[in-house]
Amino acid sequence: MTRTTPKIQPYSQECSDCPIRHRAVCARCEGEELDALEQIKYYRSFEAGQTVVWAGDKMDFVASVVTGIATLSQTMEDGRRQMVGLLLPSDFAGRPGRETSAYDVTAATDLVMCCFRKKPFEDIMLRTPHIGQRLLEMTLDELDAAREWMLLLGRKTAREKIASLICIIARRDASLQLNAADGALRFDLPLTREAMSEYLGLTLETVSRQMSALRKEGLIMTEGKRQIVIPDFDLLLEETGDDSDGGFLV
Amino acid sequence: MTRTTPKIQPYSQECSDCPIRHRAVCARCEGEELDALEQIKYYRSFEAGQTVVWAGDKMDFVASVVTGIATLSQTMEDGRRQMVGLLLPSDFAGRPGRETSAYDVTAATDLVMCCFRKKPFEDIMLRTPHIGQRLLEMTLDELDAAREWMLLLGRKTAREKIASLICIIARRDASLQLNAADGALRFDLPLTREAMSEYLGLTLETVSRQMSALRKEGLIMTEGKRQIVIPDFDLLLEETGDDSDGGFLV
DNA sequence: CATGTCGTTTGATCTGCATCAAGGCGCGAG
DNA sequence: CTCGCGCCTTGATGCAGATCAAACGACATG
Repeated sequence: MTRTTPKIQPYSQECSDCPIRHRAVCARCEGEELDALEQIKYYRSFEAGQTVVWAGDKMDFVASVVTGIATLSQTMEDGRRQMVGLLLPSDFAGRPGRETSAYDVTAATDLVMCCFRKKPFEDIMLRTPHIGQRLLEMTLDELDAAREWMLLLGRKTAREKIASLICIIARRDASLQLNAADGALRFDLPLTREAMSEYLGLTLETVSRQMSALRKEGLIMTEGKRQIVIPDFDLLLEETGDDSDGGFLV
Repeated sequence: MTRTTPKIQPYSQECSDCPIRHRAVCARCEGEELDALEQIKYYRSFEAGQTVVWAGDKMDFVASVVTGIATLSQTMEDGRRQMVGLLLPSDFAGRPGRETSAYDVTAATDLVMCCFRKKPFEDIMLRTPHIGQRLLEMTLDELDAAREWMLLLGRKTAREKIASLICIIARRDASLQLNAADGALRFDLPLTREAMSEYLGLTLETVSRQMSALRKEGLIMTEGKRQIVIPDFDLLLEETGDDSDGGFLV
């Protein structure tokens, strides 16, 4: 199956056989239901840095990330910002039953979203209980991720935060990507130092310093702009402060 | 309607007319559905400090807080702890479809929970879509609260954190409680300094110092053990760093 | 009444990260 | 080629909150 840059193609053609679809809100939809979703969906593309919606603005759709990365952030009056959500392909954005967005939604990289008009989506949800069930599952997963994130923000050191972030992205991303032969893990971390600092509750200088430290110690290597290589994943894991086993859900 | 200490009484008798019921997972249940829930429910009481379940332990029920306060916490190997959930009356605990608890669940005060055996609860959920819908709503609310909490953990100063916590409890709690004539807000903050520090990602010494500071400045007053009086709520709100309007959901 | 325990307060000192500041590197445009 | 811009790195310094330490008040127990 050849993949083309998504424009206005059926969701099913786009993702039906790929891992993304199996994690998305429509994971268990088939036949008629999928057709109904087709009717109300449309794609939107954004360039890295563009804002999808501002906190407080009207948001008349819900959406699912097809390619790229989106972030949810909150801003305080004086400009302090905290990222509160990181959406990778298959992740869901928007809240049924709410008019406006509670967060700034921003494209961290070039981004394609598959949007569903909200009102009809809600109607389909009511008719099709398993969409609601799937959404509940996804929301519970997100809540677990948020709680893991709270531990990171409240109790981890800068070094542990950086190591954790790299591991989190590696786990989510690398599963869809290539896995080098020598056991090293190669993937790209498509976040600026500033985005990382907003994720971690640090300043960008601290992020830069800690990245340099991990690099000097050989725990990570960087190639070119944002390619990261982890020679030994378990070694990096030990720097996260997490339990060696279990740990992250999602 | 006289209230008695809950022992083994029907959920409906216990809460049908009180604000708790209207926020709980069974908010929209009636007749048969409520009867079905009656069949599978039982109360459990805990003393302040007791553990309801440990992270990783089997948890074969879901539950809703009737009276008292429960907390969800995560612990790192070296003992650092972060609270990730604070459950007040009507709040829901437990995840359908998961065998074990992901968090330590602890009684912060004397606590009564209304438990539903998990398997039958899941069955009822499948038969009764609006329970799932209600649970989705509640989970989305919790996710919003978690994200507000992340902003607090990542970006607020110790002083702002304390002020925020007091306002959060006051809003949730005071709505069920008395409201003094002179515009002052009186309620009890039934958390130890240690519990507060676990909530806020601080040490208990810092919590104590900041509480003293707010007291000296007259922003709060304390009466006896844990009674708190807020002479001017708006004044305290300004110390939270939040937008003056909107702000907390839930 | 002395003794112990638990939660809390307060003081003295230390330190990890923020803040302020200056360059460096890659890249596209003129 | 040079200039400017976006992003990143590194250095010097300061401070908020952690850590270590002591003692207090309330309350229970022998």
